[in-house]
Amino acid sequence: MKHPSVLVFAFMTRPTAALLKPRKAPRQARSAVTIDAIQIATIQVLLTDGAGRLTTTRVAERAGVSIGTMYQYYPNKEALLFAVVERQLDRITTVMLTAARDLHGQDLATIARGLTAAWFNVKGEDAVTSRAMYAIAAEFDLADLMSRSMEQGMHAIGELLRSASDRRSLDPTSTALVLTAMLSGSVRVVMEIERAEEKLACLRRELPLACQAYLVAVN
Amino acid sequence: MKHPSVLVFAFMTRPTAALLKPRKAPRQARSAVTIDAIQIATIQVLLTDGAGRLTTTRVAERAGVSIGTMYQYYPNKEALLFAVVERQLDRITTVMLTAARDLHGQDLATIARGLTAAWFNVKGEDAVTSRAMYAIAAEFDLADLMSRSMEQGMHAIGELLRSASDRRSLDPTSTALVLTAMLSGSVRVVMEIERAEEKLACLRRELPLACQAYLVAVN
DNA sequence: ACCTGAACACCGTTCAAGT
DNA sequence: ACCTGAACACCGTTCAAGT
Repeated sequence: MKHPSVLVFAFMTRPTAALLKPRKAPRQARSAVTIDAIQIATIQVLLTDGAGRLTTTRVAERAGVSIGTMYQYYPNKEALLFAVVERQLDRITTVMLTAARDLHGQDLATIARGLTAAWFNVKGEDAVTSRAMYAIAAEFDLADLMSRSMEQGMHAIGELLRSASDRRSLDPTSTALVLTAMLSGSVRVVMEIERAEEKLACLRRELPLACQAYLVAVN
Repeated sequence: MKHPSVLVFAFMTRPTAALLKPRKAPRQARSAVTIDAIQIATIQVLLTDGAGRLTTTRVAERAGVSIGTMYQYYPNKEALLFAVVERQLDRITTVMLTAARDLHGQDLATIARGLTAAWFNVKGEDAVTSRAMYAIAAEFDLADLMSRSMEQGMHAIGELLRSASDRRSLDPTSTALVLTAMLSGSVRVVMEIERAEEKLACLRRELPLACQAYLVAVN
């Protein structure tokens, strides 16, 4: 079902983390249905009412379960949102890892263009959800989660850079950090300001060049 | 007769500036003191207890005023945080505008180095506060505020780029957007992940080169 | 095993009453 | 003019009682 061991692993780093673990695993079919309904309801409330109005009561109501039932599966509100953000981050990470695999062995210019395109695709696909995720991640302490996801991406990009056909003296590790920060950071801040659409379009056009110029300069 | 739900609704929709403005201007010396105490207390609670534990009660207590007094000056919690974030952003904007003035007429490489240095200085100066600001800005809808601040910075950087001694075909507006997003975004995401210190150091070393390479490539 | 919802502690906000 | 704090509505969370 949808509540995997990934979660357990995720929490080993922090002391407070144990509190975020789902309280119980479903043992009967109906409880699995309940969990799914809660997850779906959370996303629905998030998108229709906004992060500010996302309350446990509202989610339970939308999911058609009592508030008590919800607390049987998620020990608190944070755990619920954690699960939602985690799923979103997993999706993003998968896309980026696939892009990295596809770009393996290409030259630096191609890699710069490919990574930028992949990032804009995965972020632009559902910009509303992305914004909501940022809000949740900041309101609760989900920095670890994003941290891990980013670290994973950075590592893959590091390996990718190491494989570049025209690589010379470029340091894969530090370059991967800068590239990751540039991509994710710039898109994030632009998504949060006004008239994001047109500015994102500008960024989408310019960022490949910026990444490419940096890679060539540092090579 | 009270209508709290109406108020809550208003505060959840896009914040009209009026709702966030301080409720009254101080007319006597003691109320100016009160306002200052509240501001200071907010930052203290933010830094010692964290954004999640920042409650109006706690701030009032720390400021040594009653909760009622606080609501006489700030119509709600959001307005209070708005004021704090606004002050912080003003500080940052001032520093960046000064840097832009000092770099006027220099070449692109010098501009890239100068802007990066200024940004790291102003953000690194109080990294803890910076992180807290990010959290507040996301939890409440302070996007407008950050939007305006960023727009101001972008405009100044645009003018700066236009003044560059070695400028050729570079488009000041779009380049300023990308530069601003790259700088603010990359520092922001790195500040939020783990082992930020060493990664910030890496970014501080590499980012001037990245900006410079981009400016030269687009010129 | 799974679900329920009244009950509790706490938070944002108000307002009648004070100086 | 400025301040106070009990009171209110609402939210996160629990737990005794149900199926």
